[in-house]
Formats: sequence, structure tokens, C-alpha cells
Amino acid sequence: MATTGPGKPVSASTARGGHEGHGGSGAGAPARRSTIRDVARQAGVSVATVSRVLADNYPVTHTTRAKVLRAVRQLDYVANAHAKALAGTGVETIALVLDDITWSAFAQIGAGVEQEAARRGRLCLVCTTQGDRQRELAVVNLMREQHAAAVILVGGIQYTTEYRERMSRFARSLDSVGSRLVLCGRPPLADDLPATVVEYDNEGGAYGATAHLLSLGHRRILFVGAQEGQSTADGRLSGYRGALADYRVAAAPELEREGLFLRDAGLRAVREALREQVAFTAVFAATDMVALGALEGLREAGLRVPDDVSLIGYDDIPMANELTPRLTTVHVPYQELGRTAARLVLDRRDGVGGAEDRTRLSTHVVVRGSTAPPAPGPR
Amino acid sequence: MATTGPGKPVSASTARGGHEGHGGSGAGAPARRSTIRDVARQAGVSVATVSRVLADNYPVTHTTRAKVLRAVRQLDYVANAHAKALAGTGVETIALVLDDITWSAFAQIGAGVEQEAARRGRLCLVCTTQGDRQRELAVVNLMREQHAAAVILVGGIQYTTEYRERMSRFARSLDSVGSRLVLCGRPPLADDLPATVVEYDNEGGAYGATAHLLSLGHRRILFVGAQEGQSTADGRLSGYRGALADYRVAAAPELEREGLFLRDAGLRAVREALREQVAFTAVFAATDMVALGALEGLREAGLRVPDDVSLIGYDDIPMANELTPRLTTVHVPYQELGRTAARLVLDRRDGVGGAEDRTRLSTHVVVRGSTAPPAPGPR
DNA sequence: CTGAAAGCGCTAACAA
DNA sequence: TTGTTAGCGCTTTCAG
Repeated sequence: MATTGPGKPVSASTARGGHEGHGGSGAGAPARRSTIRDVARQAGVSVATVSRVLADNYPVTHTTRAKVLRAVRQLDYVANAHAKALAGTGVETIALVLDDITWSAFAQIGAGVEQEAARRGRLCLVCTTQGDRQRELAVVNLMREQHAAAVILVGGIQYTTEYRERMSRFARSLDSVGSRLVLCGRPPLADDLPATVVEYDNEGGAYGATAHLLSLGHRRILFVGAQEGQSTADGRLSGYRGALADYRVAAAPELEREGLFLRDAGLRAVREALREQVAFTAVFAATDMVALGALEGLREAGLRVPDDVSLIGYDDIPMANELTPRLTTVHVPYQELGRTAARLVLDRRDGVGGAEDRTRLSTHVVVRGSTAPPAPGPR
Repeated sequence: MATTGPGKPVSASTARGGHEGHGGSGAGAPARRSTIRDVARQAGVSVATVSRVLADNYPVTHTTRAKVLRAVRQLDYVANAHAKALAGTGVETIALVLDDITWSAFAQIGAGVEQEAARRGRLCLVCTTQGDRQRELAVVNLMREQHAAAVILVGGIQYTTEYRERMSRFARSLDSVGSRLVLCGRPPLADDLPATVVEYDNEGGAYGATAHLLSLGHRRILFVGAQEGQSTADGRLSGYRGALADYRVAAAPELEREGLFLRDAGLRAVREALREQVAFTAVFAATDMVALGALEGLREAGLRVPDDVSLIGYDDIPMANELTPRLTTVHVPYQELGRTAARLVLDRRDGVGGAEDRTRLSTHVVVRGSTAPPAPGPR
């Protein structure tokens, strides 16, 4: 007996010949789904009635409703989301675009977005770009096709003129189809562009981290993870510089080390600085991942943290609190960032009054065990 | 001048009065997207021609194609994915259902799925359940509506009769609409059910971990993270027991400690065991997160790892290699697991011959610094 | 090579 | 209270 078949035989379907119960059992065979018409026929009512019962937005006799619901159950019917979408109803979806979901900060942002979206009945489409800006472009267009209610772009970028122009195009392009561009942890665009921005106090966190080291007495602080033009790196670097300036400590080019936000960059930068005999008593790593590499670099040189050299990171990834010593770092409320991004854009969409389209969450230093006053001796 | 407006004025639209360029600038105002008809009108051709040019699957004059493409550019037109889907074309989507994307193992699986899906032109819908099985049900139905090509359920579960029945229903229900249930890191269902299963050698890894400790000379090994009925926990526990049996070491109930797969569970279990004066020289934590808690528990009791007590984890999360000492653990190829899940289901769908519907990836112990022979003294 | 028109599955007037 | 029907935007025969 056919698995999905109803109790009593169904009269010949409209068109396509009757598949057997197991629809897609064959490789990729497009199954014959039951449609609202099947349900209507089975229940002996019209499609409109079925629609009404299912939407539950219109008066329907108790008995009719029962008949319909029974038919639905018998046929294991679910509505076709695409048809609903086309007809104007249908669940909205939010698109989330990020480099790599395995990076802790991104995963947290993603979790925040997804939770808030789900809470408000939206679906969440996730696309990763592995840092490929070309793919980002393709993805945004794809999302425009998908009628995504919003497209949330996550994470810092190479901040160029070309980039700004592309984003402006994205913003307008999405706006023109009723969608919305959201920049999360990314610098804002021109004020007149239709986009929502959710930032965190990137520079302030770096300022705080540096000030923490300075107030401990450090004067030679190695900054690791500078990246010319990368928005996040630039913000952190300028927070570092700003604090130095406020403490009347001269900046030194040899203390600002280039490097990506990866563990390996931290390792290499510290090794090089050591090899070049650059004097420093503390390391400010632009991310916790970089700090991990720096830690290894220090250790392989026989330097203890924090006794010989202090180390501070940025991001406060869960791992930070598990290291030995526990890593002092800058806490960024990533999950909250994601949640806020979703909230703002959905508030605006749901017509909630006073929905802002620009927010900045604050960051703060979390002092743990990897920072201490500089050792009195040399270095 | 209207942003999306064409060069020369367009004759009055079919129905709704002409919105201005900026479509959705108002909160959630459903914008007037340009449709294929707009493009056709603008290009002075029929919609069929536009469709053909865009699909590029039919001979079209060079000049006609040019006209169409120009119109597309002028109107910044993108097709409506829902309409395409309804008409039978359209990008497929894969649904990924997991407890929490911030958990390292899940994030890695997710990354694997997403990458493989993207590589093969599919979109990836992510839903989290926070361990709520009720929500899992709702999500699967939602995915059925969405016409997801596959629904990938990730991670261990409470393995009950009720669960098995629900999964059977899922499997058949998805199959009946041409979709496919995929179980990733979850026990398989009955053989005759339409589902794809991608497992890893859960029990084998635990056996290896335990054997590693046994061969170092440990005989009293605390297992932390037992959970009656939880499939993953059960598998690991039985690997532990199996190794003990093979080494002719008697199992002891007081050595098997209950607890969730969370850091806190590890901490509590070790504290309790210590308080109860249970003798042990090694700890096998059911996950690396549990190992983290166990490590803290050992340390606060003044016990050194591995000098006083050896510690081994499971999962090989990135953090494992950053701990002091570096954590010995069982490596699970999570990303590969996700990639495989996507690959199998898409192979089958794309009609690639010989696509299996059941695979098991292997695991292996990664020996690092947290395990050593037991100390000669007491304990 | 191009166009007209019939669906795809659902919703929402409009009628009855 | 229920049914009929005209779209929603796109693809795809079938004619020309």
C-alpha cells in the first residue's frame, strides 16, 4: 500500500501520472507532493476553504475544519513555501554573510542573529565567503533573488574606495527590492545610504587595553596584527596609538608588527621582533588568536608570561579564560552584536516605532593573569 | 532622478502606480521590484525571450540578447527565486539543524556542510534548537515546506523509542516530498528507512583513548560525562568499558561519573570524586569541554597534570592544543563529517552513481602533553 | 529565432 | 460560511 496514499482511492490526479508512495526514493527523483488541491479534493471542499483553515484567519464551520485537518493529516500535507512567498505570504528569511563560521567571534555573532531571527519567526540563510570579496558580491545578488528580508555582512574589511562604492551599490540595490543591508562589526557608509550599522567600540577597547598596560608601567608595547587598510585592525591600532599619545609615550614603528588575525601571524611577529632585538615588555595582540601565537613565540624564547612579558589579546574568545595564564583581553559582546543586528532590522521591518539604524556596543578590558607590571631588570 | 529608473521614460506599468526609485526606504514597505515583464517591455521583447537570454539555454540573436542584457542592467533586475522555484528551476537549499552553532564541533560540521553545499551551488539554511526536541520537529516541518533538498540533523540525542519513531516519520515524510533526511553524528535508523547516515567511530575513539591510558599503566580511570541514553555519551562510555574489559581491568561504578557535555559538568564531577575519595590516576573526559572543567577541578585540589593525574579529552577542538599542558584527546574529523554529509546527499540528488547512504569516518587519539604514566606514589 | 499562453501552488478579492 | 477565479513571477511547450 502506498505510503502517502489516503484511505480511499483518489481519483486520477490532474496531470502527471501517479507516482508510488515513496516519492524520492530513487536518486533525486522529484516527488509528487500533495498540493492544496489534493487536500481540497480529499476533504470535499474548495482550495479556498483549505487555505482558510490552514491560515486560521477566517470563519470556518467546525465540521469543515475537521474534515480539512483530517485530509491534511492523511496526506501528510505541508504547504509549498515558494508558492506562499509568491502569493505574498510566507516566512521571511535573513541572510548572514561571513568569512568563516568556525571563527569564534563569527560563530557567536551568527548564533545571536539566528536566535533573534528564529524568535521572530524568520529563517536564517548562512553563506561563507572565506574572505573572497568576489564571492561576497555574488552572494548579495543571490540573496536579492531570494528576497531575503535583510543581508547581514559580518566582520572587518579592507576599507578601500572600491569597497565603499560596492557597498553603496549593495545598499541601494537591496533597498530597491525592499530588503536591507546590515553592516555588523564593519565601518558605516555615507549617512544617506539605506543601511543599518551595528558596531562595537573597537578603538575604545584597544585604547583600554593599551592604557591597562601603560598604567602597569609598560612603555615598550609590541602591537601585533597591524594590517594596512583592514578596518578592524586599523581601529585597534589607532586605539593603541591614541593611548600611547595620551600617556606621552612615543610611538615606535618597530613596535607595530604587521600580520593577519591568525595564530601563525602572532608567532611569526614575536619571533621576528625577538630576532631583531626589539626591546619590549608587553605584547598587545590584535586578536586572541594572534595572542595564542605570540604566547608560543614568547615561550619558545624562554620568556614567561606575565613575569617577563605581559600579554593582552582582543575578542575574549572562550578559550582566553582557559589558557595558562588566563589571558587578559578585551571583551566584545559578539553574540549581543548579532542579536542587535537582527533586532534592529526586524523592528524596522515589523514597523516597530523608533527602530534605530545605527548602534555601537561597548567593549571593556577583562583583566586576567597574563598582564603584570614589567620586570625591573633589562629588556 | 529615480535611482533605478531607466534612461528613457517607461510607459505606465501594468497595474500599481509607479513608486519612486528608493523602494523600501520606508520601514518595511514592500518595494516594487522590477519583474521579467518590466525587462521585456524595456527591451521591447517578450518575457519568453528574456527568460531565454537569462537562462542561456536557447538560441537568441546577438542583438536581442544585447538589448535584454542592457534592460536588465538598467533596471538592476534579479529574478525572483520563489517564482523560479515554483516553476521548477531555482536554487536548491540544504537545511542544517543543530543545537548550538557556537559549539566548536558543530561549527566545524556546519562549515563543512556549507562549503560543500556552496561548491555545488546550493544554499544553506541553518536552524538551531538549543537541545529542544520539540523545536526540532517544528523545524523539520518548516524545512519540508521550504522544499529543502535535504535536512541534516547534527549531533547525538537521547536515544528513545519515541525518538526512533519520530525519526522514522521524518525520514518517510521528507522522502515523500523528494527531500532526504541526513543523520550526522547520530545513530542510524532501521535499514529500510530512507535516510543517509554519516557517523564517526565514536566508540572506537573512546576505546583508543582508554587503551592509551591503560597502556601507560593507569588502572583507575575516572570517566566523566556519562549520560544515560545519550547516544554519543553512551558510545564513548562503552568504548571505555570495552577497553577496560580487554585489558582485564574491572569496571567500577564509582569511576563512571554522570554529567552533561559541558565544562561545568567536568568541574563538578572531579570535585565530587575527590570529595568522595575515589581513587584514580587518570581522567577520561567525554568531551574536551568537560576536560576543561576537569582540569580546573584537579588544579584547585593541587593536583598537577599529567604528573599527578593524566587527562584525556574527546573532540580535539582547536583549544585542546593551546592548553597547558596540551591536551591529549581523540580527534574527530568534524569538518570532513559535514562535508561528507553534504556530498553524499548531493551526489544522490545529482544522480552521481554509487552514492552511498551510510558512512563512518574514523577517529584517532592525538597524544599530547596531558597524559603520562601514573605516579609511583599513592592515590 | 521569437511570441503567446498554460501552468507551478497558494492567497485573497469577489460572488454566491 | 463556502466557492470561483484572478493573479504572484517565471519557465516552457507549442505556434508562427
